[in-house]
Amino acid sequence: MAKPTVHDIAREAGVSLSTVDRVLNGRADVRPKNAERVKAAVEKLGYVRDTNAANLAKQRQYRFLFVLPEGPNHFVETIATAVEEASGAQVADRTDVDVLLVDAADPHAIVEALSALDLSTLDGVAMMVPETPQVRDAIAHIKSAGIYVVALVSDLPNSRCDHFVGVDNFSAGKIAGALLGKFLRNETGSILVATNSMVARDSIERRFGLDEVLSRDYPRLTALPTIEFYDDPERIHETLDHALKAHPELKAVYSMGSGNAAMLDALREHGVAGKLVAIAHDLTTVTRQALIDGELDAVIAQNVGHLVRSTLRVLRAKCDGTDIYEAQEKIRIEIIMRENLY
Amino acid sequence: MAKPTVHDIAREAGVSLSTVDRVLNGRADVRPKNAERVKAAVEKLGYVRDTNAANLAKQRQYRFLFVLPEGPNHFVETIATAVEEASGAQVADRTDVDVLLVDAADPHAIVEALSALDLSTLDGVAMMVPETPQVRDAIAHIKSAGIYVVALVSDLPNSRCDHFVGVDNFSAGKIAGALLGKFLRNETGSILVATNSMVARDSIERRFGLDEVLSRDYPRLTALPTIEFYDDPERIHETLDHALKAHPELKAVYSMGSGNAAMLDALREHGVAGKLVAIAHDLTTVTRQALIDGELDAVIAQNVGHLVRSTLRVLRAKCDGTDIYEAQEKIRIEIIMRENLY
DNA sequence: ATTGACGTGACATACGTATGTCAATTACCG
DNA sequence: CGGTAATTGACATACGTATGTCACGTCAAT
Repeated sequence: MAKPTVHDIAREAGVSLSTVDRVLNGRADVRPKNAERVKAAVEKLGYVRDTNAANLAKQRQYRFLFVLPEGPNHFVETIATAVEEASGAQVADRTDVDVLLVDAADPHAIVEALSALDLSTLDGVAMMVPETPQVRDAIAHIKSAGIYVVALVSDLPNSRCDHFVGVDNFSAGKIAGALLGKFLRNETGSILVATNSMVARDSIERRFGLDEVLSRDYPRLTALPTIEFYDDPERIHETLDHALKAHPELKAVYSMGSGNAAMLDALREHGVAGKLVAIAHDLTTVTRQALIDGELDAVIAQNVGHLVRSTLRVLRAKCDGTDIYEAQEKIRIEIIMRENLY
Repeated sequence: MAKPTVHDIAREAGVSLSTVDRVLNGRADVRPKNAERVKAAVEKLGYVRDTNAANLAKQRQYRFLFVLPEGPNHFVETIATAVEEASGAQVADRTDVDVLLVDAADPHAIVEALSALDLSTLDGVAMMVPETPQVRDAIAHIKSAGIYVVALVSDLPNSRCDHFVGVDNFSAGKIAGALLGKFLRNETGSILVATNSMVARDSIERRFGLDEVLSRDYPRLTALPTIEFYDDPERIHETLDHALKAHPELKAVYSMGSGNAAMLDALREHGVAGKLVAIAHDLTTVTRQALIDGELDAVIAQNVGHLVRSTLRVLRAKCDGTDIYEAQEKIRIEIIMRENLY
């Protein structure tokens, strides 16, 4: 009992190959009765389309686009690099991958860039942008052109994307809390929490996760109110200065989002790098070096290579109408220390 | 400039399709001069064989076998389950996957099981067995039949396998040391180290990694000599009893290999579960529950789903003679805590 | 000069699917 | 019932590769 082909289906259903094809590919002009018979035969024989053969016949090329925020962001750079790498690999077989950088801070600019796209040349888009009403509408427009859209890194819960590829940031924040709790075993004190901006959903969710774990499991630790420093290294510097004076019991620093470099600079200037427990997000050249130098105790990360390959697989599955292999596509929250740097 | 096909190669080289085929598939009866011209054309046009089309034409079925140790081992069970899962997924396209359980403690039994295999029905084997001279010979025999062999989980460095799929256990041990060092910040004391048996390379390598990190970075922590308890829960029980009495400064327990359940039982019986810092290897039903219950602080793991899929991709790449995408196939050492359980 | 071995090319068929053409059949309407 | 439109089937071609057959040429050895 070899794998059934369309021929077997045709025979089983008592119709011609053409009719099977019409049903399978959703073409018009098939009587409901015959459509049913074909579907029944598919069911009965357990037919699954051989995607490779189909793609060969169709000379299929998948065309995907990554929309990433532009600007000096180490994390985004690692993603762009990973896209580059992946496009030469097996996962990118028969697919063209492009990257579009947009000014993520300006919803208008995003929409403009998106509407400049030639939708007829696209099959799928992966978006890493903050969700605004304008962006939501732009996504709806793209989707109405039959293009699949996945949210990358930050979910876009109100945009009816086809999938979200990224980690659960609430859990990521919980992990930060757990690490701090265990690194500061039996200790009492407070934790400085910083991020570039709480506008990004990521930071908000991480903060929630942090607070939940600390208050439930480690009440002896107090997380100070989140500092936002809006791309201004000076601000983080002042804040740290202030925090060190006002909170002599300060034991740790948690950098929740972008701006790790500024945070580390400030720690160094105050001579507390390596003394305070320090945890940051995202593995970049900066955090990697800080781990090696012992200035960071741990980095909470997501494997960007996996992120990108997963995105490609998910988009392709959407295009093919096949199932997504959840176990494979789940992006894990990784804890990186000096000893498991990769 | 679309992707070149064999036809383009034939035209470029000024030979017939047949000759191109003979060269590409290593068949005989081609004059060296023409072989060279074909190779030059391949080079010049950047031809890469369309594996999917080739597999379609060949009606290729890859036949792979996982050789795993039998017996009540939670970790092996998770692997077997992962194999089961993966064989229905995209990675297992066109491939038949089987699992063979062998008595890993008995080199003779392994060899016997391996020699009972019908090698003509196999394309690749993934082996998770301890390396002995007998096993090494058996592997050589399998390889001489043109079958690809990869080492799984434990490397087989003297067996000239085609690849090793698994983590670097030396690094895994280092991670354990780093976690212990950070969990026991500013504390002095000793650490109980246990494993089922140091015969397995894994445990030896992990112990080395542990010692290196502790002696270099955390000299205030002392790892006690490794306890081996050879499938005897009683032994670990006694040892713990003895250790608690002889070492009042005992701060932590590190379970290096299989036998986590026995270790946890002993901790519970002595009322120190959740009190001593505890780290174990491998995410199984047992360690998962212990994490949830707070009896284990962290588990050092490798993602078995990834392990199995990676094995399948590697074996396939070997069969196809294509490159291995190292970045994807590198198995990462994961640190699992209650908050990032998956 | 004949034989044979080797090297080569032309051609055909196949894999499983997609897609087109065109004639034949069927269903439905008035 | 005829007429028309909707359905259907037979057939062909294609995708890129593998593989087989067979005839033809070349060259060295006999």
